[in-house]
Amino acid sequence: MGRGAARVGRGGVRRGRVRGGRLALRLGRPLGAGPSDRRAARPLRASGAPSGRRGPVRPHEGPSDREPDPRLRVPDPAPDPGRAHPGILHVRRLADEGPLVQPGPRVRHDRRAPRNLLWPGVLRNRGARLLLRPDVAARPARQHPGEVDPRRADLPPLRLDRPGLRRGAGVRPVPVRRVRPRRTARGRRGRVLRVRPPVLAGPEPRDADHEPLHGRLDRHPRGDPGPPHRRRPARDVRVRRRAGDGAHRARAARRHRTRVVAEGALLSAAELPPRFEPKAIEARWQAAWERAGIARAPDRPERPAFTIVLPPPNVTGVLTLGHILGDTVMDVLVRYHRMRGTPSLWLPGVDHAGLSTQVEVRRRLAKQGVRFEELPREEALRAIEAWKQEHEARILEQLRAGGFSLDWSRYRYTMDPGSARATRDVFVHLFRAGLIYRGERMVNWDPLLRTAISDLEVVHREEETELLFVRYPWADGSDGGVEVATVRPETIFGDVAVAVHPDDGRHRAEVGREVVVPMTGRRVPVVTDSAVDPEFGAGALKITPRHDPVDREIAQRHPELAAAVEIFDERARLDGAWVPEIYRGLDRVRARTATIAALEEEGLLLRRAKYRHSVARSERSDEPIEPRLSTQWFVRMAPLAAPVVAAVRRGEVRIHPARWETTFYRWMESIQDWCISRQVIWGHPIPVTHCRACGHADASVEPIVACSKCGSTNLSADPDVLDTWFTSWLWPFVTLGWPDRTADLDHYYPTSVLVTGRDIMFFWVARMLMAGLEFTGRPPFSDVYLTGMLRDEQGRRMSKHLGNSPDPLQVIGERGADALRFAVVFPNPTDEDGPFGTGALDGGRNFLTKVWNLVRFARPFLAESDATPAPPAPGAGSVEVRWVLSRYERTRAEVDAALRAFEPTRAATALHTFLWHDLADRFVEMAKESLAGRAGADARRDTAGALGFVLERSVRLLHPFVPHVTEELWHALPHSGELLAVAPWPPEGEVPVDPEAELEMEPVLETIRWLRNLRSEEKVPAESTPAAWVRPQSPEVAEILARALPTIVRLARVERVTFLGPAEPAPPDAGSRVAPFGECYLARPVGTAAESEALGREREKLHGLLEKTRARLADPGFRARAPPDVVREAEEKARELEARVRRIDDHLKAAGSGEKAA
RNA sequence: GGGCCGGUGGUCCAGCGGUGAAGACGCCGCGCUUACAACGCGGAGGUCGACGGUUCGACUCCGUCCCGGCCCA
Repeated sequence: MGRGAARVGRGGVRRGRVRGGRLALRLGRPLGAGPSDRRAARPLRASGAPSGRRGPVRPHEGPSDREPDPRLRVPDPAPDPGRAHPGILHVRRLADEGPLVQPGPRVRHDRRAPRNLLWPGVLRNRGARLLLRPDVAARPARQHPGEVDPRRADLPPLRLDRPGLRRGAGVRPVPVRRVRPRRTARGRRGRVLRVRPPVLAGPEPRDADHEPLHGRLDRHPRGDPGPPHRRRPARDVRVRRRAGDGAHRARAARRHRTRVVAEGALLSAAELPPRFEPKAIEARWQAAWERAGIARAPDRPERPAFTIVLPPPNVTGVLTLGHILGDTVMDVLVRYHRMRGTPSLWLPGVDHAGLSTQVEVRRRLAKQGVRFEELPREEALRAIEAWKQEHEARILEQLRAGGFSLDWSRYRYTMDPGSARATRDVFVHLFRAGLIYRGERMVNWDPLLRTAISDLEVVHREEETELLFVRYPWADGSDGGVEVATVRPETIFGDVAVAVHPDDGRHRAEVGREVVVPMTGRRVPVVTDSAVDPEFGAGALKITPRHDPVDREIAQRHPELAAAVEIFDERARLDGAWVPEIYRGLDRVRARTATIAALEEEGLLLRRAKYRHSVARSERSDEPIEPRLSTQWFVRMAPLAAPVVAAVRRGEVRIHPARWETTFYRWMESIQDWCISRQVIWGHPIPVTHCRACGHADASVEPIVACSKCGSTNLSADPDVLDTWFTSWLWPFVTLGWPDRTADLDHYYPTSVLVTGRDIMFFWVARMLMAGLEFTGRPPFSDVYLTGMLRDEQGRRMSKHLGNSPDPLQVIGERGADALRFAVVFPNPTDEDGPFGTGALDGGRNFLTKVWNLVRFARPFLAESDATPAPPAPGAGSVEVRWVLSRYERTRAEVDAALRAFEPTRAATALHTFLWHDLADRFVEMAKESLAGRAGADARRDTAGALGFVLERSVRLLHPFVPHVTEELWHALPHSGELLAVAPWPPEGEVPVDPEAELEMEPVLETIRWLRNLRSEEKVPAESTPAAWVRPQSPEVAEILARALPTIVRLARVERVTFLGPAEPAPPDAGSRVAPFGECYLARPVGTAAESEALGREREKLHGLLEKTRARLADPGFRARAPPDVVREAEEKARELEARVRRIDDHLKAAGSGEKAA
């Protein structure tokens, strides 16, 4: 079907992409490894639509927790004599019908429920702690130090003969659908069963899950006590199977939770649910903060302020988890500074996102069969406005749900009147300063949206296309021709020449001759240009100046060439004088097919090859960019960029992480002028008036009525609108009132830090710096914090395209805002790309549950008080008290340092480690004895005091990260103040760092660890408490261990610990380990064979180390050159290792002989 | 083509001249205990990408290479 003028020829040429005179493209390199052709090739089809798959977080499956179990019934209120309270409904599970577990492989009992159950039908609470009426002042009476242990004194004895409960008969399998898909996917554990705890069948449950811990809501601003309490929902209990475990089963049944309270009653704090329910807490505290106006920054702050402007999300879309990451970082910083007493402003707003919004609306209309381009302007704008309203509402909902403390009273929009005025002023200013110009340039043209876009809105992607080798026949009719390689045969119509490299010997004879452009009959010369890559193909390039920037440059160097004619219209359909009639109107895809066919028919298509190269596409429409010569408005960047680079170099603006500075400089120094005009309707108009009489263009803040040059009144407004970023780059000061000199501008500008993703560093950060310096004379912020990108669990970037970015609202609904917030800052650094998924979310939630339970544990021991817990006296209390205070102080310092250095992850990690491992795992475990009063009243007071102090402070430190839970917990702890959100930040040095205590804790913790290790190695049954012996390595260690003996005995679960002198013989029938501080022995369970595997392993390891250390010491260079203390350390280490190895050998010998004897 | 970043137990990551290489998830064993099974206790698992160099000493500094990612053209 090809019909173009056919000529014959030979020779293959191909255009290479050429940059800066360098020859870039080479044939013969592996596909995909090559540099790219700048010409956009039309792909077969636009890339795939979003898959619509939801992210990894799935909605809760399985039966609802709330359905009353029909097998349960509520007996008459028959209070347990002496302890129950009027108002408490007692629920009794019908034992035979209760949740059961069927024996089978690997049943494992869930102890969670049993643990908390005291009795079917009896609440765990003592009556004194229950609040019976909501109107009663909420704080329950508290135990005072010295009184009977609240936990022990009045619990009922277990009575197994209780009606409704038979020993061993409580648990039966209730197979249910999988509740937690991820976890239960581990098939090897066998079937997961769900045991349903009893459910209140009485008063209908309402929707909130439990009452605030604290009983003080009446003192809140407005005193809204929140929803009255209702029962805990039944929990899912996973039961893993394990054969022959009837005792456990019975216990499980016995202890089943029956936490039921009559309607209207409040749960006391002691009755905190073992897991917190984020939903109720979060909504309540968000409301409280809003009422209290915590985020409202003062109009006239008296001190220098801390300011962040929220990078305005596009009203186009919704927030993604990526936004949540940045927002969390910002909220952490703002809350931190607010608590430190700095007037703090976090200013919210949204961006009209001109182009992308229009794309979305266009897409939506297309689905309804409406062509956006055909709509009257007014209607199109209305459609966009409607879209904006919808999405704005959604975004605001998301921001609120996250608990972000934004000052909504200062909410702004890039299309509000203030922004419009500022945009206009800025344009006029730059126009007058000669920094804005209009000119015909090669721009990135989006044929779908029919607008120019800036370089930054173009994305390059490697794509597979076809490279065609086309013969351009000689014009004189002789055989052969020039072989040209191209990926864009459809642009042949626009060719004005064929170019070869001047030094390319193969083509020397061809230069100056004429060839015929296939399909057109036009004759064009063969010219030379050094921009041609001689190594690509046969080294000849077709020159299409209107459709390739490189070609245009070459053409400009050859004035003798014919002026090129446009061959595409604005939708990139073939058109124009050089295009033969039959091709006109074809879009690029069809044009390519047609031209290939034509070339083939004419015998000019020599070869086709698969070819991978980078294709430029419009970021918004995904349409391949058509380089196109057109008249646009530009901003000169170099004069604006120079001061920015200087400011960064001077350190006036710091970039975190600092390594991005290099990238920043590189980009700023090779910056291109910015094309700011867009041929769309959604945006700020370009404030330029054109004179129809003389063509003069002028910009003015005031309306222009007559041409300033010729006086004509025949004027027209510029039809284009401005790039969205032309408004966004003013954001940090426009939001504060600029161009007016407002109080906000005075107090809150320049802002403190800008937190945003790296992806818009050039788009936005760099341009804001330029605008700030140009229009306000100051950098708009002193620090830039660039966050990383969240990836999904497969390491893919989260994108709408992949459908792997869950909706934050959904995640918040499932796991809670706090869990989400913690998950984005921990454990992976916020300034690196990191994986994010259910794993991280679980981690966040688990941590919060841990903290929750810490408070839950501590509450009964804490004094009733309206005062902030005072720092314990320095040096008072047991080792563990001094130790935990010391660890607290170190943690506090670390958190401070990290937050000041913009390292939220480091701060979160410090808190995580301290709260979980130091406080919960170690201190609380050690403290239980003193708290129970068994170490005397003083110890109890000191320990409880330290616990209260540390917990209250820690909750404060944690607040910026997870504001809702901490607010809730804070009110459950002794504290002073109305809201944690405005409580002061814990000051430095309230308690000392105590290295001595830290040192002393070491052997204690180690001894416990080694004894536990022995337990495990020697397979000591869990319930038995064998005798233990310790041979301390020195009298000092002995003294330390002696002081901590009860703790060691308890935590290592041994019967007693006997100290052995250096020469005393080892106890018989005991497993042994040789620890750094001494030797540990543990009586073996009867019948266990002597087992020294672990000991042998230990010996190997230590021996290896010893050899290494000896070798080092043997090196004369080491002794001569290493610092003396390093040498001394090595010597000590060698001695210690030697001793230990020797002891192990003794033990092994003893064990060996013992075995022989046995 | 230019530039940047990274390569550490199964996974994700910390450490950035003297370590017995930290932690989290996962895995294995055991589940006693006055909060927490979304948990506790114990355990296994690493030639710190490869090769050279500098150094008394290298996961750490330098060079080359390999692999992955990103940005720019």
